[in-house]
Amino acid sequence: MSQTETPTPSNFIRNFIQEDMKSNKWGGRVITRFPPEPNGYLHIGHAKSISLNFGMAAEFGGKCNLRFDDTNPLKEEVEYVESIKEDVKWLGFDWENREFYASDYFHQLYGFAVRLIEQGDAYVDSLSPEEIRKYRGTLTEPGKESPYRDRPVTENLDLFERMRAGEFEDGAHVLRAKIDMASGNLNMRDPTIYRIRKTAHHRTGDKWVIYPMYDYTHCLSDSLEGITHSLCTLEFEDHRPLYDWVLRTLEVYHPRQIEFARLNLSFTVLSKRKLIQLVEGGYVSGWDDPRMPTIQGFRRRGFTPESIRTFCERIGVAKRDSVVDLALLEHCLREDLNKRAPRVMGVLNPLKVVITNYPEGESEELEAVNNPEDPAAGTRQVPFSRELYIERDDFMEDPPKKFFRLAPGREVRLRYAYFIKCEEVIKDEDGAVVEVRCAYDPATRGGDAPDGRKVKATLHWVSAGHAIEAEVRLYDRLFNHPNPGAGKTDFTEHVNPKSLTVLKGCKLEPSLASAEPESLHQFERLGYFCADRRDSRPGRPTFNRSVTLRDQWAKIAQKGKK
RNA sequence: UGGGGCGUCGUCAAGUGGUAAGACACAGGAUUUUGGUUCCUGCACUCGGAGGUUCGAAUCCUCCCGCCCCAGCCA
Repeated sequence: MSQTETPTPSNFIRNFIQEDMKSNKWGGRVITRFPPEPNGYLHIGHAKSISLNFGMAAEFGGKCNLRFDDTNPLKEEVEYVESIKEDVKWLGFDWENREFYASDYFHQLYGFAVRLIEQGDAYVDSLSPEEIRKYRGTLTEPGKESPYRDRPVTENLDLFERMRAGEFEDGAHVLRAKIDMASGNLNMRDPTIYRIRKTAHHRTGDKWVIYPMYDYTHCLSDSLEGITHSLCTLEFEDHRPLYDWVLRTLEVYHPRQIEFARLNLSFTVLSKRKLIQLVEGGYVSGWDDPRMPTIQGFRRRGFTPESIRTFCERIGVAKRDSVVDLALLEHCLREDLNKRAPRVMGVLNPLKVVITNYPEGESEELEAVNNPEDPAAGTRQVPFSRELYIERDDFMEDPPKKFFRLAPGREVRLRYAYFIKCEEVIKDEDGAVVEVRCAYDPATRGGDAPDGRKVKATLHWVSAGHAIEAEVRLYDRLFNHPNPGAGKTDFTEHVNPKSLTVLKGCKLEPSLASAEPESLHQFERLGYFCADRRDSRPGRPTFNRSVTLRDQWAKIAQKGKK
């Protein structure tokens, strides 16, 4: 679209694929896959992987499969597969008809296992889990071979068949690859590839009581699907020798596994375990709480798919552990919303203003621009009358030097309306300002003075008699530490107690009465707000603040405090 | 004397022997009926450190230092 797009940096994975294309390693094909386990909700870290996998495929004219890695019936549920599909779709990616499940390959996987046994490359072990752990050795000492390691092929075949038939209880036997108990790589010390689990699977039901392990399943699933580049995170680097061993030993089609660093974001956590803790510990209202770094959370907060995709492109892909600044994500949202979000006026903390020289009982309509960045968005009419609300923060009785909003004796502009000058301040018995009385200049209708005089500030406002009331939720970062849980602290101690502020009597311009759930607006001078997809109702909207506008004044005021 | 990986600006990140891209952040300035947007300007004589090879090194070699991952019948 725009010619001034930020060029996306290249990365080592793209370079690898380009080399492979040049050498025609895969016959010009690029097939990737996004392989979530359906045991939880997707978060922004998954978005990086999704964007990488679908992005690389698209860039090279290839395809990306959606494959559920569902080999552990104890943890997986259909609820999760549904939410994952919804999220990937919402992010804007299309797997067309290539929706696969590792469980669809159970039969073939079983066949391959039989082959490994026949070749003498796998054996049924009858050691207990604890014994297997002891035999495995330690990081610095080699393991010991199981006494069952040299069972004859026929016995292995018989036992494995009986495992499948359900003759044994959970844990009685496992199938292990026969590799090298002395390997420095623990994954190669005769890894378990099948275990007995008499548990119903969300897709295969009671058909199977033995389930293949990840290392064995993943490489073969990739192979079966004709994947060219199997992109995964760094912690699987140690597993690559096993990935390669299985495919090489079985002499089947052999994709290339490439590992990249997972995403870390400042001021939040992205591990499934910690996310669960936030939900179950009641720190947030659920997986889709707008403060959560889940796709569902970002969506409810008002982040757009486009902004998340742009973010994923800009952070790049590399192998080094890193923590991306949350500010970049916020920047991507502002950049996107600045172009598309219609502007409206809403007063969050109302202060009443009475225009003393404006006739009582009368009102008029003023024309307001919907989006200065997009002329096609047109204009709308906003009602104006004698009693208005302005933001409390926009008035100071005794303003500091750099404050150029409303103050006693000072003149400012009400956006799209008139210049007003503060003439009187009304206080309650405690000395709190409850009302400001101003005079308006009828000649400045629309916001310009015919005599050319200038004002230093333009304020947003809402006509008191026409305003609709709304609940507005102000969200701030969930943690008050850039690296929650740093050092010895428990990460929950870094939860920001002020991450949510609920404002009840907010006054919004009437056009917002019909705001659609999930619609995005810029409340001028405040930020971008999203009508909550769960709680917002016509005539009674509820808005979530997605992100504030950049705010020079806030910085100046902050400096003044220090 | 286990194995695997990684160290380039405050934060990400290009760079693959020819003399340090870009983005965010930050700091100035211009424009502005959003202290928004936009637009200029500044921001690594230096690439974890020390040696070496070379006319020339972030890129090659050697040694050292630091950080991350691995001992699930989880993925």
